[in-house]
Amino acid sequence: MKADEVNFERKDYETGVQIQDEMELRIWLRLLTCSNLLDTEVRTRLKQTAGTTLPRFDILAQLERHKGPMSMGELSKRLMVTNGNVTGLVERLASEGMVKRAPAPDDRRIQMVSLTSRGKENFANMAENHRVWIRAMMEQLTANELNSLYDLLARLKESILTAEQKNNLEAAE
Amino acid sequence: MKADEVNFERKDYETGVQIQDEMELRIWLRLLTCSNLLDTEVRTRLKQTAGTTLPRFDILAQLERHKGPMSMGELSKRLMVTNGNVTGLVERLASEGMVKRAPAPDDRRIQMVSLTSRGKENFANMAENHRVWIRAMMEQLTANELNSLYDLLARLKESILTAEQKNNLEAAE
DNA sequence: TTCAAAAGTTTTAAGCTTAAAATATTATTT
DNA sequence: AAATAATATTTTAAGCTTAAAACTTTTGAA
Repeated sequence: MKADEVNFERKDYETGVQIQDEMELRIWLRLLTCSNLLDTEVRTRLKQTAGTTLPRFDILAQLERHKGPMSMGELSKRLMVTNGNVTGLVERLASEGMVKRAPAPDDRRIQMVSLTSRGKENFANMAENHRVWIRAMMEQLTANELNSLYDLLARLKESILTAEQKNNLEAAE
Repeated sequence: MKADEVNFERKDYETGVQIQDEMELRIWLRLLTCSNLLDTEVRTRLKQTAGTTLPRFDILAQLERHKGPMSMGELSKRLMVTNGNVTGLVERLASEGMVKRAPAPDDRRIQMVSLTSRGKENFANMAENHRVWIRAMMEQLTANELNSLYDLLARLKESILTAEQKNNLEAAE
C-alpha cells in the first residue's frame, strides 16, 4: 500500500460498536480511539517536522528533564521499557549525534548517556512544537470540560489499579 | 531482564509531570496512562489465559462480527492497519488452525479468510473473558461517572478531528 | 486481441517492543 | 584470595507495525 492510498481516514476503534455493547466496552473503545488519534498525530508530526520517532523523542525528553548524564538503567526505569529496548534507541540516537555514551568512571558496567549540544537544540524545537500540537487538539474543550475530564481519568486510573491489585492478591493465594 | 525482575510496577506516564506543565499536556499523559493500563492488562491476560495476542484477537473479532468469509483487504480496512500487517497475522492464525484462507472463486487475486470451528470456539471464550476484564477495571466508577466520561471523550474526539481537519486544509494550500 | 492500467495481496527493509539468555563488571562470602 | 552472587548492560529470537516495492490477476482501452 502506498502512502497516498491509505485505505482509511482515521484510527477509530468505535466503528464496529453495536447497540447491545455495554457502557464499559464503549468507553474502552472511545478511550482507545482518542489515545490513538493523539498518538498518531504526534508521531506523524514528529516524523514530518523532525524526522524522528516518539520513542526517541521520549529519550531526549528524559535526558533534558534530568539535567546531566543518566545511566541506561535509569532511562529504562523512567521510560518504563526494557533495558534492551533502551540499548537500541540510544544506539540510534548516538549514530544521529543526538546523545553520547561513556562508561561511568567508577563502575565500568554502567553506561552514562547525555545530550550533545545538537541533541539539546533539536529537542528544544521539538518540545515547543509538541506543546502546540497537544493544545491545538484540545482547543474545542472548555476549561470546565478539561478539568472534569482530568478528574474522571483520575477516577478511572484508580479503578484500574484497584482491580489489578485485587487480581494480584487472588493470584498470590 | 527476567520476567520477575521487571523494574517498574505499572505503566504510568504521569510520574514525570511537573507543576508548571499545562492542563492539556497533563490530560494527554493521564489519558496515555489509562489507555496503557487497560491495554497492557488485556494483552497480559490474553497471553496468560489464551496464549494469544491482541492483534490476533482483533482479527478473530472482526471475522466473528462479520459472519462469513472476509477478504484480506476488508480485514485491513476494518482493523485500520496495512495489508502487509494482515498478511502476517492471518498467516499465524492459520498456522494455529484458527482461520482458513481460500482464493475467491470468481477473482483469484482475493483471499477469503474465515473462522474454523476451533477459531469460533476459541474466540467465544476469549470474548466473554474480555468483557469481564473491562467491566472489572471500571467497577469503581458510578453510572454517572461512566456517562460523563463517555461524553467528554466524545468532545475530545471531536476536538482532535477538528484540529486535524484544519491542519489538513492548511497543508493543502 | 493485446497491452497497459488498476486492484488485491505478499514481500522486504526498517524500527519498536518484549522476554530470556549471555556477557561483563562489581560486591560478597567463605 | 577464590568462588559465588548480584548488578548493569547487551544480544537474540520472536512478534507487531509501517511504507514501499514486487507480484499476480483482472479490467479496460486501443
